[in-house]
Amino acid sequence: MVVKRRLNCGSNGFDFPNIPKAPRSSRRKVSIKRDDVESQISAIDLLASLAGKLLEESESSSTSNCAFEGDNHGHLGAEVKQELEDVYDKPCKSEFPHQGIPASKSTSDNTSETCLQISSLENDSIVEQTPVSDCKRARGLKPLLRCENKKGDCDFLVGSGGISEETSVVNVDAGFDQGEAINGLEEGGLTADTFSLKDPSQLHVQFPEPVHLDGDVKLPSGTDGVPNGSFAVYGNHSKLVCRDDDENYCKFYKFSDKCKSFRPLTRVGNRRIKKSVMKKYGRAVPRMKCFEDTRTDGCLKAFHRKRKLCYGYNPWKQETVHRKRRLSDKGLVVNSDGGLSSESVSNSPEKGESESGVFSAAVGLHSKDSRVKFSIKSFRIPELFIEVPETATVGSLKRTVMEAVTALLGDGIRIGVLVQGKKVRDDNNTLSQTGLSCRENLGNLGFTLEPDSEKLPVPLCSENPIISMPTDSSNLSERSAASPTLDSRIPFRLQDADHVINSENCMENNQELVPYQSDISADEQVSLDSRALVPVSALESKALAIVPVNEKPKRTDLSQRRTRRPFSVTEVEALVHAVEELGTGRWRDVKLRSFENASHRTYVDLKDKWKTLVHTASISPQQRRGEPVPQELLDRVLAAHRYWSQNQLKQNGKLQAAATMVVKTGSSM
DNA sequence: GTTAGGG
DNA sequence: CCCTAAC
Repeated sequence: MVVKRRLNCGSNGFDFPNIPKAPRSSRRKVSIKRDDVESQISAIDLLASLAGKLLEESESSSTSNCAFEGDNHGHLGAEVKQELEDVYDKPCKSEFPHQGIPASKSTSDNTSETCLQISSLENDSIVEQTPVSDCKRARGLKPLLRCENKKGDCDFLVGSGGISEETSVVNVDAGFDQGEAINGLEEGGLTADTFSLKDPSQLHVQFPEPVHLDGDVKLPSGTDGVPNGSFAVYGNHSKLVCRDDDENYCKFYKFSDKCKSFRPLTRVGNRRIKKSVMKKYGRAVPRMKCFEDTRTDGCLKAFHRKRKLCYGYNPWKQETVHRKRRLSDKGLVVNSDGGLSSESVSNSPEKGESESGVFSAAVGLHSKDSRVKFSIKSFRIPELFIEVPETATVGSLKRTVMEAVTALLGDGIRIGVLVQGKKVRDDNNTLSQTGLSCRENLGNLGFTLEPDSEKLPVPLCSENPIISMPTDSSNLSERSAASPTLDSRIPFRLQDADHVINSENCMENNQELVPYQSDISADEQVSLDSRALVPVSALESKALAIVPVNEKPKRTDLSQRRTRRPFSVTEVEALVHAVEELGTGRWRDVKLRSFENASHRTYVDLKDKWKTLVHTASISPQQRRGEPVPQELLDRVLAAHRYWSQNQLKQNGKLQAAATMVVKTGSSM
């Protein structure tokens, strides 16, 4: 399944991370680990079973506005319909926090297409953590799945990772087999009697999975996520506390939070994985239009506007500028606009628990022996989007969701650390150096979940499924305009992506947390969207031909910057050596001589790096950032710089002299 | 296409 | 790392 390809690295005295010649933007890696798959499949099973029902339902209902308001199964009646309408009429209502995206009554949607949308992925956990960098390996994130029936615009939410008031209200009506749903719940570690089955518009199922971010990642085995789970509902929010065998405990929270509840879906990193096969009949659904329609609340629009502002942004410089920050009394909430994000707040986890608020990651403070302990309440990853044809089998749906989730989470998540709202770039700094001592206010600490852009799936030309990770549906029109003929089945196969992307495995420092990956992701996702998203117009057509994916969109709003790839010491060494010999004005030669196999290093990159090296060498060591460059190398940089500068001056002087000579001789003649 | 330099 | 002017 996972085809790995390693390119021979380096041939000029040191190893280069060898990158395939594929477009940089598409170099991403997907790694699906078998174990992960196994451990998550049970959760997916439930989803799939639900989806299967959903599919059946949507197929059997052809006329009703809402597939679930009909009486096909004798479940739903006017009452349910009214409830749905209430939801429509009152978006952002507190009783539908989080995933409570009210489905709008999109009149254009009159097809039988069914799609599943993983609206967010959450990981609720308590983290006792030591070095910040150890937080990188977050795993066990759980999908919160949103099933959307195209015909009726009914949303079914299959949530996990957090028991909430809405998740405690489980709808298994509307054609769902209640028993099956309950079975699924039990698989997820919950029993039926912990739920009241009311709300027809949403279905949440929990798959509690203890997650430990302390560097020793645990995944629950199989479906036994919560051996001794207990479930309690408190008025405004619910809590699930469970203990595992190791007496580690985890708590699952979710909080009622009106408009804020949209953030998981609409926030950056709003990644959707879309699977689509040409529908059997009926005109295609204006996919994205549908989504846009379903979110007419101001929150979303504001978000979209905000997102747009970031497109032209240069993360390489002042990454934090365009970031949305919100200070609360509990601390700083940072929404990384670049990607999957989480928020952090509160220096008192216990306090945070009792209050509703927008925070997923809370930071605790323990001052014993200068250790710092963090409690990460949850990470939330915005939606994935999956679209399947009615003819798809449940099994294929399972696989698709599994692939999508695994691809996203398998190795595709990085943790960013924010202090005072600023990304901490240097992984080598200690916490206290970073301002995170036990005496400091840890409320200023935050984490972000960021897609590992280098491992993100690459849209490729293939058959199915289609998986896309759009981040901003407001960009739709632009995308459509940019590539109106883009086929709706611009496809993506995880397997393909695997083998293309995994070639980055020989990247040195691959483990390094690339700062502000989210920045990149913001841009990259945009571009990804441009290729993977389905323009409305394209969907309308019945064209089946696969067209090249890499239609160069306008560089304007679809541009993406390359992933930042800090030069390793080895590379610096090679660069210095080459410049010493060739001088500072022959970057192409430098490239050819020492970086020919490093396809990701252009001669402009080398020139830029030299520029920064010279700068670095001329500042005090305290001011330097990033991976420290040996002073010896910096000395050589300065020496070479000086030498070649003088050389250039001499050259100029000679030229000047020669010129004047010419002038003189010319005038004297 | 390269180089240099500002952003 | 991007962009662009200049060559």
